[in-house]
Amino acid sequence: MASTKYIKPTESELEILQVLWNKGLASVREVHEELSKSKDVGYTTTLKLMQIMNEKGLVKRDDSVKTHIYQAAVSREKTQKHLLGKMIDGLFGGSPTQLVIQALGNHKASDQELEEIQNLLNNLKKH
Amino acid sequence: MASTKYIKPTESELEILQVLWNKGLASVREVHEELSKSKDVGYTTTLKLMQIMNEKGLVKRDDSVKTHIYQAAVSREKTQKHLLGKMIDGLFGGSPTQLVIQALGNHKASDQELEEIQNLLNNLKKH
DNA sequence: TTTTATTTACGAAATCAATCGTATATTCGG
DNA sequence: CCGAATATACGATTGATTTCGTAAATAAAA
Repeated sequence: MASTKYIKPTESELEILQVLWNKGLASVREVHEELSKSKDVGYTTTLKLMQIMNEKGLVKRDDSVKTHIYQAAVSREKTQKHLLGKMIDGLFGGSPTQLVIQALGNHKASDQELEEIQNLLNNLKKH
Repeated sequence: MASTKYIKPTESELEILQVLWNKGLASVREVHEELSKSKDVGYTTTLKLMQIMNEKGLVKRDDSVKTHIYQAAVSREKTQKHLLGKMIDGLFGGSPTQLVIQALGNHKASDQELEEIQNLLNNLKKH
């Protein structure tokens, strides 16, 4: 078992992963322009972060071309699962139900989405 | 509007808030003993953290008595709501439904809890 | 081919988080 | 009252995160 230890992305790293998950492939500049929309940060800062993420194994890059092309090396789902679990344990006393109730109570969802969740619940109950 | 700026608790601070939310009122020692169950940390470390939290306004304390008595100054619900919102925006593309699906899919819930969520859903659909 | 612009590499400063040692104060049992 | 135990204050260190300046490499434009 080559135990691939989970690396928890920092908050800034998460922002970069977001962009990469959405774009699939992207250069530092593309990521940086995306980040610039919501945040005031220098280009070399983004570059440095992405280099560090590369060392950590959070992203992969193709440096056979002039402008390096990056992509996420960790999946959105795995990352969601991990951080969600952490939040459930740390903030909701280990109860995913409490978290779900909070999420549904405080954040609007469409009827269609509610249907979707109900279907999921029905499947879970049948198991 | 007295704009009470939201202060994001650090991970360690969150652990302390957990204890205070459960106990209501507690001395540094009580909090520390609780933390010690799951973590190896020195007494003065806990003390220092709680002092910092006091400065930040995350906790209040009664120092009219010999052993200071602390309590949370931020509510569990508000904190949950805030951090959950952050996670929904940052990790789930703004979709609470996606988060709920992940939470229910990856973390076990009892049939009774599933019922509870279904009731909530029914209420939401009626709005 | 020069010049200009873009990109990467690297180092180091500036924060922030977490830890603990030591000193000082306070209480309490004897 | 005196000493042991307990509590608080405070400073300093360590480590991680974020930031950016500057230099070197590379490509594009003139």
